[in-house]
Amino acid sequence: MSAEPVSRRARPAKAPLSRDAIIEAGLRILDRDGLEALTMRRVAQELDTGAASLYVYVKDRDDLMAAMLDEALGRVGFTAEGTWQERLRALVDSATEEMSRHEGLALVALGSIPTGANALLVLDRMLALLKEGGLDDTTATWAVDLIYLHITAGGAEQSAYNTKGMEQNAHIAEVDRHYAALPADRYPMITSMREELLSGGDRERWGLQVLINGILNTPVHQ
Amino acid sequence: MSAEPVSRRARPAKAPLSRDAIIEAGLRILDRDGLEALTMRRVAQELDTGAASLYVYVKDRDDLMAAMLDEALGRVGFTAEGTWQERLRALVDSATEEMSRHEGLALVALGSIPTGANALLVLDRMLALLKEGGLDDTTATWAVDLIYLHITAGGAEQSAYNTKGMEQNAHIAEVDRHYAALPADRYPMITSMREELLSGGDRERWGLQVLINGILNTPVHQ
DNA sequence: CGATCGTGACGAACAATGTTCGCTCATGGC
DNA sequence: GCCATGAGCGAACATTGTTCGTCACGATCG
Repeated sequence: MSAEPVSRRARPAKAPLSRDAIIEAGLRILDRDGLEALTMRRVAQELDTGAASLYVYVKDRDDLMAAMLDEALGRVGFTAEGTWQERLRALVDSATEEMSRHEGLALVALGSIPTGANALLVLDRMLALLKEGGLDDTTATWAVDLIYLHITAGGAEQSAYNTKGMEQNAHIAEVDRHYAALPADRYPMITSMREELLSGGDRERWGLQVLINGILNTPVHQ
Repeated sequence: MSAEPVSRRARPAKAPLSRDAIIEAGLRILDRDGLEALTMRRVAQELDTGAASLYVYVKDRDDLMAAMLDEALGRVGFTAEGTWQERLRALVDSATEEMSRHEGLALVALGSIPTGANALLVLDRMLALLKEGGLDDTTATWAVDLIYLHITAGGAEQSAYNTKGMEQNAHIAEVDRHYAALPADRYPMITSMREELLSGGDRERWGLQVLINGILNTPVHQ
């Protein structure tokens, strides 16, 4: 439809297709129009080509999303200042931020052992920081597992909030009404603590500190 | 195709459609054939009806999956024995188990504030246990947030491992080869700790203990 | 006992998706 | 100047979620 067959020759020398170009285009669409707009046809359109052409450089949609995730993780920043705990917090915050910035990418990371070059770089850096903190090898690896899981989960949660239909205030108000209508005999704690439940506060920062303190205080008895 | 128009009257009095029947059928399919088999047509087929009929009782596929999740959470068991920490561990283990038993359901929970009747029951029980442990209201609510996030993430991870194509041993061996081939100068920690990284051990149990110890040792400075 | 009527059920259709199959044609080496 | 190579691409296919108009069943009313 609306073909208007412009000869490829006539086009202003467009950048040739490449895996990187596809990944970049995918991220652009994901950021601009959200996860449900990330279709193969839409990515191809962004590159002024057809969907079939993408499959030369990308195995399938999952492969593309995994590559996009690793590309995003390549933008995680490393700091050289502060104690190891401060640097770890900065690293985790940056990774969480990067994952939540692009809707849906965090879900790709959940439940697949990381193998991407940039994901592994993040893991390596985290391991180094934990070793600097004096942890033994076993504890350090288990801790990295746990923290990485926390990053992906936090990213997924954040990402969902960022893009959930209506602006989040309206949604929270709705949940609040729902909680308020609960029978107090069946949900005694929730009804009595409702106000605290939906209140603000820097839970993200507290949660990471919980992990760090817990890791330092929980021996691995294998 | 293969219509064989059996009059509905001739059929042995089939159970009438209902929201619960649809949810049960969905869980049966999810358990038997996995997430990608959970299509509206397939659920309808399980109930010997057409896909369109489901929409009387279910808003859309997301609504169905949310209902399935809550139904699954209804099977979480509560123990009355042991210290509050032991009971909390049992509760979390049961919830994680229930989420990971049904592929993909944990992802539904990620990034949506829980509102299902059974999900709230789990939260209420967790709050009670944490209060029993002596936590103040703010810490308890933040802790429940964190633990619930941990449950969903752990469930999603477990669920992915349970159903990831090939049997997981082959997959782990493949990842191991991948790690072994990494350049040691770029990934010094990973290459030197490769053995620990993919080794076993009860990381799940340790992770939860980390959360508990961390929660008990991390003050909320609001 | 028979006509009526509402409502749950359903077949068919629609728009959109991921993916594959061959054909086309520009390009680079002889 | 020609030809083979391979990237690019249109069209097609199988499926998906969802909606629409129709239909038959069973209860209700006369």
